[in-house]
Amino acid sequence: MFADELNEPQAAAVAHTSGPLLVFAGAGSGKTRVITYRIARLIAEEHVPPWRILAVTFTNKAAAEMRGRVQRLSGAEAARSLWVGTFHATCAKLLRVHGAAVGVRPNFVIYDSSDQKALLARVLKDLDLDDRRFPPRSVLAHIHSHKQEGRGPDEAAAHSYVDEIALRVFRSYEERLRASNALDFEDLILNVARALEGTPEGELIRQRFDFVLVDEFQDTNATQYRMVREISRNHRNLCVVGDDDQSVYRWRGADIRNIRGFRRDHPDATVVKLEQNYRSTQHIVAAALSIIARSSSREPKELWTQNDAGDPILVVTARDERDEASLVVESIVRARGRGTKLADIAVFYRINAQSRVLEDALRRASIDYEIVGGLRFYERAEIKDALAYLRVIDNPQSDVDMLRIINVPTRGIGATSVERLAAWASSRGLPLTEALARIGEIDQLGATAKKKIAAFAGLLGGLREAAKTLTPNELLVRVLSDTAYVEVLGEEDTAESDARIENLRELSSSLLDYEVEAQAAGEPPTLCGFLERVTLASDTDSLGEQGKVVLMTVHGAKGLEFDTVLLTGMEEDLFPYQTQQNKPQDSEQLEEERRLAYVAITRARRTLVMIHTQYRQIFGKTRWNCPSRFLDELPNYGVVRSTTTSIERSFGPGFDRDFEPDETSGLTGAKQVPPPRPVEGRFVDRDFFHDQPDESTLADMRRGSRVHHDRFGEGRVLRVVGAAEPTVVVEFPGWGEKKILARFLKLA
DNA sequence: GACAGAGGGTTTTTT
DNA sequence: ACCCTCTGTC
Repeated sequence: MFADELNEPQAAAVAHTSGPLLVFAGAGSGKTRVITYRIARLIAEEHVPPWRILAVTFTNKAAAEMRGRVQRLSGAEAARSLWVGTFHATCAKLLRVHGAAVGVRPNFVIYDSSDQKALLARVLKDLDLDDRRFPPRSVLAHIHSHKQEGRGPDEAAAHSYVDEIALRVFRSYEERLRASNALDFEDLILNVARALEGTPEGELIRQRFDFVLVDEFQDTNATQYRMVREISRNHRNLCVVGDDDQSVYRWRGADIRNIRGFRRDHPDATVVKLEQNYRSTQHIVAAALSIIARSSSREPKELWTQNDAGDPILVVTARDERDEASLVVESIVRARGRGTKLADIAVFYRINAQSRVLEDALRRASIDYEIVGGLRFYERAEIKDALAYLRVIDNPQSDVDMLRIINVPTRGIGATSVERLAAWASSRGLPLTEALARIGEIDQLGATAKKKIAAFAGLLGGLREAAKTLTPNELLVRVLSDTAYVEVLGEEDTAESDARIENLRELSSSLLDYEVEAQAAGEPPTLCGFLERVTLASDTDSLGEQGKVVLMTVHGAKGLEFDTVLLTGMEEDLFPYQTQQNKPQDSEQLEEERRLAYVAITRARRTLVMIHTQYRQIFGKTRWNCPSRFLDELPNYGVVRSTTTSIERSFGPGFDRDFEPDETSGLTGAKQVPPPRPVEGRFVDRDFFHDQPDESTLADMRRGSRVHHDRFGEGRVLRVVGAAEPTVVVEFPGWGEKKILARFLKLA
């Protein structure tokens, strides 16, 4: 089956039937094709019922794509009954049915990151901890890393006083989750893993599936791996697909050692390597390889391609971030001139803070663009408020939601009253809803406060009563009118309040969509069902459909491909990223940055432009930059280096003939400044530095350069530091380390 | 209870 | 540069 559409290793992975299978899928090697064909073959040839196949992904988008492809191969019925979903959605579904075994009640709510943070803030306040000494952000990160490794507060060890406190916070956080009948994202997976390992119910979960597939296996964390290993324990029909070279989520718990773990747990596993790249030109594949080859401890494999050599990769030096943005604009105009669709062009950057200047330039040039990432729909305040009402109606015990809405819109229940109410409940171990019901018993509250709180309780009671007969969307409408939420917004009458009302309308229409879909699937639409979908949903589905250039971080680009990729900010300390402090770069971190660069390069099908600036404003300060080490590591062949002022030279004559040069563009400079002189190897155009001393610049000095200083004599550059002016740290024999402005140094 | 101003921190992101 | 949080004032 499919023999003529697959190469040899692809066919082997598709044909493999029972037992463990490990597929290394290089960038652009047809990974999704292998997974979906494999599913289709299991259904068609092995007669496996589709609902006995579980395919797990990391994003909803990947899940949707997989289901869509299966539909084309195996038909709508098979696609519908197949278990395809993210780890979280799959586990949530299983827990609604099997959760009792591990003490999870079926109507639990899922707390997203802002709910988690709000919950943690309560805990910190309760324990009276200074949030400067215990920043919620990092405490939460700490808790998550325990849970990602599968540890609860009792399994986590404390090595210091601070650890001790952190554990107390952890324990209290867990207690409050439980008391709120809420699960955080990690809980979804952890609880399924626990059910599978230690309960009779686990056997029932296992018996649901005959085949299990995991996509992006290099991104799994310890708990996720535990879960898939346990769920396939009986038959071991576990197929994992991934690429260790594309592991870029270590910082959020992904553990590349799971690949080794898989081999240890399944020594008899079949291993398949997909190494033929169908996506990119030879030059692009070669560039990617020369970056990743320097990575240590990777699975040996060699990406190759039969595609054309293609055009050379361009590496361009821009003066600053605005010059860079102009170059991006010029490149887009040029690509479009060659017939590339806007949606097939992407601009990548390492951090979101880089996007603003690029956006400005695109807007000025009237190029339609779409930015991926940023504030999501379901994270907007008004949406969260509305959802909090729905969740409190569905699950009265959810204190985070209760606290969010108790005075929204303002109804005269001030912070002090809320505090007293919460203290009363917390001292008795009761949820807030209980405190509302027994408001008369709370002596700490004044008569006015009691009256207002009682009125709020009455409001909720009325809504809860209404919920019994209304559909989810009707309930939302009722909530918004009974609380006068929209009314209050309407009175504001600003552009912002209008937008908020518009967002609420959109929420309503997405509820309607849900109702229609649920009915089509033969299930009654429930509030709980909708809330789960919302919490586990992302809204990046419409990507690239709108004929616009896409701007995104390199992380956001993973899994995507474009004809033309413009990779900006290729500078030391930005890419590879290094935090502000002059901490020496940790090598694990550098490895991850390297893989990230590999991911970025392999997104491009035909055209790749990599840009670095000589200086840029970042976080409010001007920083002088060295070109990224990744630029140094590119092959000589197939790479053309140039500057924005000499761009005509590298693109060939007539490059800028067909568009209007921008005033701020470096390209204008090409006509005014004398022809630049190309420099062998590392490219520095001194003409950029009219207003800089014509001494050595940062670009000449890098780690290891030998330099001379009038007073200290000869020394060796240890590192380059971001500062208002080119600055380096030099070790002078006899003097030690000195931080010196580069203009006081000469290259020795 | 609303708002202004100070202060601190600053990667990457899904669910 | 910007955003979020905290604090103090009216």
